[in-house]
Amino acid sequence: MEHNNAELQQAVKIYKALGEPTRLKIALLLTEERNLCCSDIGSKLECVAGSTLSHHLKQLTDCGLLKLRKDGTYIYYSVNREIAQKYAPYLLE
Amino acid sequence: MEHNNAELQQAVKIYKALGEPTRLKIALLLTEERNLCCSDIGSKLECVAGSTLSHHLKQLTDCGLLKLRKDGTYIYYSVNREIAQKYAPYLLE
DNA sequence: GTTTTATTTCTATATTTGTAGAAATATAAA
DNA sequence: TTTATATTTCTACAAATATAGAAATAAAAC
Repeated sequence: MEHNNAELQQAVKIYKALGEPTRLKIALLLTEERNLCCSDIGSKLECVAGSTLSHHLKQLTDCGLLKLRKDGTYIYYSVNREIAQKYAPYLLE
Repeated sequence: MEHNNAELQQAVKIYKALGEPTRLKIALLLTEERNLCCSDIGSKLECVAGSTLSHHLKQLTDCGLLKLRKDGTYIYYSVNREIAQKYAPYLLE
């Protein structure tokens, strides 16, 4: 148990982010396919408003699970595989 | 992506269970030390009512993350290490 | 410059959730 | 049988959260 408080808080954030069906699907989608932008994801997961998607992506990014790359108006998301490996290798299966 | 719907639902349950500070602490505690009962856990994590603890333990058990063994009035909990390994090896670090 | 496209922020709302006290259940001890 | 201990269920409530529409921001295309 070398789990200090900061690490523990990050772990909570990560698991909270993954503990919601839409966000878990987003994470799985981005594990299979890198560099999808918000609207790409929106068209793959039907019935999710853009504002909702933005909210979810923020949460997944803030906890460190997703990396992003900006290109003009677009923001391309990918899974941070090191983080996924450590906290949720299930994503990578 | 061989993640069928049932497995995905279990994953959501597991991550939801771990995405809360008290429950994550319980899970970490039970990874270090096996066979603790509800009241043992209660005395290690101060300021948690028995009813609250029961609620958390149910959630951690229902998703498959904890195993239990009944002995009289006591119920001893341990982490299911296979499940932890697959979904959240961070617990085992 | 105007329009289109991509994303975020604001606002509001319905639902879920963490919490604990009280009562209930169950087993053990006296 | 009475008493004590361990845990759960019931009930209630405040706080957190998922959701989406509307407005705002930003960059690209025309």
